[in-house]
Amino acid sequence: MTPDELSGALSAALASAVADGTLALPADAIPASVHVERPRQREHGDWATNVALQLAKKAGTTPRALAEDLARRLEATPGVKAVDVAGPGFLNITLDAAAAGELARAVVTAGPAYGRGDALAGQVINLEYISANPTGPLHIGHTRWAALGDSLARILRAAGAEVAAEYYINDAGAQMDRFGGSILARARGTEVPEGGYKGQYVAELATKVLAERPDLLDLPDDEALEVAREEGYRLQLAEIRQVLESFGVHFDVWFSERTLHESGAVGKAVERLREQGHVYDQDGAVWLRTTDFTDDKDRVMIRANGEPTYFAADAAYYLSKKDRGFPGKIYLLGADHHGYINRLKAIAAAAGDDPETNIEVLIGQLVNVGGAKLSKRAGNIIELRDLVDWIGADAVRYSLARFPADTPLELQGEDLLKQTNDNPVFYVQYAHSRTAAVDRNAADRGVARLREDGSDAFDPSLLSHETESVLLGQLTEFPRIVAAAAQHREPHRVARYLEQLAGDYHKWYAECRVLPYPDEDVTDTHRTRLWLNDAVRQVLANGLDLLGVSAPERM
RNA sequence: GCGCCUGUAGCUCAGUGGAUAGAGCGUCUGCCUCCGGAGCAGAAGGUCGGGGGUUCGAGUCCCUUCAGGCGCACCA
Repeated sequence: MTPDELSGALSAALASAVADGTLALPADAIPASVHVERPRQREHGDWATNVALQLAKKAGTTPRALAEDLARRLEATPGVKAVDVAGPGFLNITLDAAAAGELARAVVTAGPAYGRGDALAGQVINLEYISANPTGPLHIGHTRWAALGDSLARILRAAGAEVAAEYYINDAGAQMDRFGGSILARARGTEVPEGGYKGQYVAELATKVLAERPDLLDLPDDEALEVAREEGYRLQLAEIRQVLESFGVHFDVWFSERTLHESGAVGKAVERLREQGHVYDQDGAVWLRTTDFTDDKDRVMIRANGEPTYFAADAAYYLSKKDRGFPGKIYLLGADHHGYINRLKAIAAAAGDDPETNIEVLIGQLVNVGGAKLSKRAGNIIELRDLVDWIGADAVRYSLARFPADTPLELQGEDLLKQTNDNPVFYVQYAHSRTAAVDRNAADRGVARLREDGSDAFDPSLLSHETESVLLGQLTEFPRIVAAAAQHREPHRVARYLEQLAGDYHKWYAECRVLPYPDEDVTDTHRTRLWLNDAVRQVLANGLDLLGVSAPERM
């Protein structure tokens, strides 16, 4: 019995109470679906609901009286073993072991699809994250968004949304010329100009550019600058893509800011917003009246010198997303960018969209990693690729994905290297590899999900141990966890769930043997427990996949 | 000054308005003749920053206050 089915049974119980006059409640006061949850305390049964507490007042009765009436009606439901009224009027529901145990087979049958749902079906979402300048390597500041953004994309898709993960390449503007100038200076063996990029990686880029363009030093200044800039850009962007690839992060679209300028999209964006009546000219510049919406001051789009601002490109980019058919636009930004929220929302509003539904900005606090070596090649920062080389992609991704984005983080690098409970990723991965070890041993011992003659050995009533009841309840939760993680845009819910599930699995493993002792025969209990083992294995694998973390068979 | 985020166990952090506030680490005590001890069982550890309020019920929602982080460009 799933929570949805139980919820339906509760609604039916409410409806029948109203129908026979026991419950004086208008039809529209009956919730379409009654919320059921896993109680904290195991003694409180498999499921609990507070519906009687919520409805008693409206019905002019006491919570306990209503709860007791509902309990009597619910007890008749097949699969329900017991219903108790507790405390002020909670309903505590216990399921038959057989009804609960059926889930083990259902999970194995569903396979990788278990946990996927349609909570976000029909939603088309553009998810933008990282979007770092291509003027240097990715560093720790980008790493949190890489881990979180990629996991979020996977989770949103699992919940039924159509998602395009997008990287906005800030390849226009003055910083690109400073980048090119820095490379050129290094190539010529001179000092990097004031305000340029000074990291060792610039010298490395210069060497590579020179290898490809030995004529660089013979070119006139403006031509040399362009070659240095363009070749450096190409090499640096390739490195960023390669590092993200090694981190398991995939983008569907790499969007170049330049194309907005070159195609005239920026100018058109200004004109479109002008037609909407939100653009005005003052002091020789062109302004967007963002104060009409939620911003605290108006923003310049075209400077007095005729150059468009970064903000104008942002507006054009927003319109591009809109025109490309994305009603939903999610931006993952660092806390140091939270000042942009209002102006981004103002762009949406000025474009005639609803800033509440068409745009969503997730702000994340910064991360610090204690004990990490600063990068010599990139200067006084921690590079993503060094972090991955040092700690490993799985551990880095997992430890970033298991915290909400708005939690300021101080990770200890040494802890992430430990293959112990200091490091939850190993706890979860260990549980998965343990399920795989059980499978291997089961094969050796002649234990299979079917009997030797191929007949069905699955008997869910045999999954009656306390730890099995807990484990099954936890497996039941997975689809709801995925849906909640998608709706709240919180991948950490999946990680926390996996840690709980891994713990429940280890407890079960310590109490219930899947394999017979050497002197025992194989029974249906062993075969049925193998179903449960494999169901846990599947859910651990599905959940780790949502986080972009591997599910090893051996460790 | 204005705005956003965060204050929960010694440490790092969970906690869709529900029951006795949780996990890991650290400290202490047990468990390997049999499926992986990278595990399990147990103990100790809390004015949920402070103060008001909303209600059957507040760590959670509202107000206020204190502390920390970040941001307030014709930069990108």
